[in-house]
Amino acid sequence: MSVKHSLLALLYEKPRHGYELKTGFEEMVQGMWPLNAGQVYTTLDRLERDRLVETPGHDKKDRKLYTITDAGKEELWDWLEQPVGRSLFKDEFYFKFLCANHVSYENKQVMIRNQKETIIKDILHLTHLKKQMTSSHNVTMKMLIEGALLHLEADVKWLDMIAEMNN
Amino acid sequence: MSVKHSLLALLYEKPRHGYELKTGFEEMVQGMWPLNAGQVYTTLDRLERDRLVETPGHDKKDRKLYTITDAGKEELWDWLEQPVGRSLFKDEFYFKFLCANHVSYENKQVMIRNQKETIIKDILHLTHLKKQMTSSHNVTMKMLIEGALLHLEADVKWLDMIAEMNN
DNA sequence: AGTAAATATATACTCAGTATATATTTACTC
DNA sequence: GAGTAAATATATACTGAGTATATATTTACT
Repeated sequence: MSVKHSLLALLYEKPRHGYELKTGFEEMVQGMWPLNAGQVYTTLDRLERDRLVETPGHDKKDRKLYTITDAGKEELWDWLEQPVGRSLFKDEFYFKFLCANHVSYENKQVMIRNQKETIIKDILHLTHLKKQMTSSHNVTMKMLIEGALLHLEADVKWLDMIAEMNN
Repeated sequence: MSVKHSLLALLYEKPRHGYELKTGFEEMVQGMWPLNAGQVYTTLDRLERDRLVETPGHDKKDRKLYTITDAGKEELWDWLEQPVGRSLFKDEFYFKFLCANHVSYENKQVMIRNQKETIIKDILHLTHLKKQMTSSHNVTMKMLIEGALLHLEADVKWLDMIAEMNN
């Protein structure tokens, strides 16, 4: 997605070293998105080249500390305030469905059925997660789950619609 | 998204040359996703290297013709049948929202408002498009628009929800 | 005849992300 | 205390997707 900007967000809180950014990232996404350690360092290299972060020195344990620059803060604000576009083709299933038309109509029902199955699984999984969460848990994460469930329900509704039209 | 697989889908219909793939792609997405011409040729190079397409020869106008191989067809089927995962973080706004927590709570209301504005614009645009479409138009595209509208409505519902919670 | 737009292809380059190598420290167990 | 598995920590070569740009030809228009 934008690992680059999430690293800026983490550095906005406080200076950190590479590995701390990896663990901070994974904590933020509650372990649901394991981050390749290499990506942290390659991304930091590019951020440093573009003067969005700096490395003023090392900590007591000799780990290289990164800090966000003013330009980095500005980049972060801009990204946060920029609304996310919702092109029709950002949704990979829609795109697959379009492509399927150019191949044959045979497998469309299979596609739709497979997709619906995974959506149902996702709904069950998120519903379970939601129930497990107590008031002490991350409030934002709860909101995201709520939003994802709304999307998944819209998916089911639509898949039922098009399954009928393809009969 | 997956330009690679869409090229395979277009070649499944019939052999085509590079530029014809570009125009075929843009026709498929009704001009809503302009494809960089260079990407067609770099993608074709990789497809040829991986033996998913072949170049048996040229047409009368000396344009290099590409055809899909059996391995290419299999790759295409696999892709089409593989359901699309819906990770929480595939949605960039959710991800931004998470990052915003690590920065400050000040700008969240602005984020939500900006996002809602663009969603509303998208809804108006797609509703307009839908009305314009006659029975002669691409049926699949109409379905996609219907699905996108369901998603956008879920977005609005959720944004209203979280805007209230952040008060 | 002149020229703007469309057709057609190629390639060097950037950026995001992966795989892999490696060294050190901590925690555990026999 | 020796041995070792897991966690901590960083670096780098590489791949794949996509962009920018160069260039040549043909078609359409004035």
